[in-house]
Amino acid sequence: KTSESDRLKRIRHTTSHVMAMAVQRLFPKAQVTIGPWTETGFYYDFDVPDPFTEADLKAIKKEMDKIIRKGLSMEREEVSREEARRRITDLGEPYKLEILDSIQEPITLYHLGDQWWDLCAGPHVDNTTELDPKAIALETVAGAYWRGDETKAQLQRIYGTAWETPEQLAEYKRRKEEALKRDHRRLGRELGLFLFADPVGPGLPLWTPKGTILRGTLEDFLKQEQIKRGYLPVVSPHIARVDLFKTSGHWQKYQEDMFPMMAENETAKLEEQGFVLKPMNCPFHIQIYKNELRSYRDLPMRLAEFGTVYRYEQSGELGGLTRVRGFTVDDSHLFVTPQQLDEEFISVVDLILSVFQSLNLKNFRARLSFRDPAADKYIGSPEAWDKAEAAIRRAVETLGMEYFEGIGEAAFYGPKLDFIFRDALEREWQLGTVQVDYNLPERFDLEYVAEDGSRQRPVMIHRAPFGSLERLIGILIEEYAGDFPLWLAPVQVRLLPVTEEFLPFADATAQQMRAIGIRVEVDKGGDRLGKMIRNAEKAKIPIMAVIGAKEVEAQALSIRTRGAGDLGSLAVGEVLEKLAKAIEQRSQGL
RNA sequence: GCCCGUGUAGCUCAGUGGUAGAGCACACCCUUGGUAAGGGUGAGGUCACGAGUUCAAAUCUCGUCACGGGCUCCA
Repeated sequence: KTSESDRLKRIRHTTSHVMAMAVQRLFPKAQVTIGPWTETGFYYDFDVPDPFTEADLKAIKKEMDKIIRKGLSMEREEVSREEARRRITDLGEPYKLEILDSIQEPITLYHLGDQWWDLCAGPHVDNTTELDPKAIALETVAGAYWRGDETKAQLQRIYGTAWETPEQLAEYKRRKEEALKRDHRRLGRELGLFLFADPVGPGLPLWTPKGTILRGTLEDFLKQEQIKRGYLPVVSPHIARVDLFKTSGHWQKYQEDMFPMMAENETAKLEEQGFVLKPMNCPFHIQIYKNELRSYRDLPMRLAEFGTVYRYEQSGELGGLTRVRGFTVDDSHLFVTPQQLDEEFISVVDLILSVFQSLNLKNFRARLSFRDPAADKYIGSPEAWDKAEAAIRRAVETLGMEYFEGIGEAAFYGPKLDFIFRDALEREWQLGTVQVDYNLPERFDLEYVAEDGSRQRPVMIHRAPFGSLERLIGILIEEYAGDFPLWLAPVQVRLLPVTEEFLPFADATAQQMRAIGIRVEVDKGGDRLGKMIRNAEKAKIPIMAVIGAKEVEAQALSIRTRGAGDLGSLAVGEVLEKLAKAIEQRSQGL
């Protein structure tokens, strides 16, 4: 840690106290709770009778500026637990009392001059003169639950940003605007990849031809990798009897994430003959496994499907492609013997990491998503869970991976190894996942015949390198800022005839390219060359080929790439060869 | 689901109680132009939807829906 980042933390932490003091001056009924620093600033949660509005924020900032200009000192005081309790009780701050009960000695208070204090571990700057009001901004107000618990009181959270200098604040705002330009929702519209339509419904994306080509290219890429690794393709329907999901446990543990049940017909009894949209693919693949008596010689059996699932996400949770209600999982279920588990798990992780590498995705973290022993949201015995969690831990240790643990992040049927990525706005999203499951084999009574003729229970590995195509594409768009590598670009080449006279040559060239699988368009707009180039640049098309009299004469193309600019004239045959090679090798460009 | 915001032409936005605007995109015409915007003309909107206040509502109030930022939850 540099001292500079330490200084920023102090500034942000002190600013949050100044804000809390300002809020309590303007809103005497406000009760304070917690107010930590963040990566770009700070927030503070208050319990207030009426939610804050944006107008309140302006008034609060004004009050903060006044406090800062007073030059109040920031004094640390260490007190006994009893003394802290007495003072907090005098103030009438029940949340602070709860915090006091949850912290260890030493108990410290920080005083802003002699006018305000808070229970706080620090550290802080020494005096508010070290804060620059022009380097501080209040950003937004949000509801937040006390202790992050939906069943507890909803507090009002104010987010702010604080820096050493106004220039740093300006730079932060500039970076934020830049990030907005990478936003996949904006680029998805600008590049014409996907859309949402009111009559279709929230969280249900529609894929345009360009977006569908992108999806298909990603699917084909992974299918090829899976064929190499012995995966077997399957297809399952989008709905099934609710009974299937009762056996799996979804109906008991996952029902609130499922769309309501539908009846088969008007006279059908819902509970007996109801159908549901699938929220996951596992029970279907399990039925395929169960279709025959399996031998140990059949295992590992790796059933794979790009399976579209539907989950009833709460309305406020939806957003762009990163959180939708209908999405396609690059799903596979591996049925393995207990002896094969470790090796198969490691080989799945290897596949996932190689997929990320091919997509040039580097900024991710691995999370061991284990159960929360106190929660009642899981199926299966503690022994089965312990075995599954141990298997995951063994695998990451064997691979020497860096990871962190997420307690309570497990699926309801088993623990996971998840791969977490960040979007343009630094929000974290889970993409790839591998899960070890002893529970569904038990619930569905899965078997295989072992070498000695006995019936044994297989272990299941659930896995999805992409996680979902929707979320992956959202992250990819932001990662690349819409500028896809050649092999992924929905349109790889656009031919630009200088005048309409050269359209026939352009069309003929386009046909040659299509014949070898290159995705090509001809600009028939009749614009001037400068305008056509501008349009192609805005559409983020990797390769442009100018066609005029010189090119037709020489049977050549003048190539311009987004990365390298004008490459000069190349024979058509040579261009075809280079393009095919660059696409095959998944290189960035020509 | 909860808190705060935002919904005006396909897109980006201006307008503010009194006859709906611009740029880009689109269509047509002129221009035949060589590496990031040639010129002209035109079409396009029950101002998200529904109530209410008012002589009069895109504008004010309430509700609904959608979107955005958070919280909770999650691939």
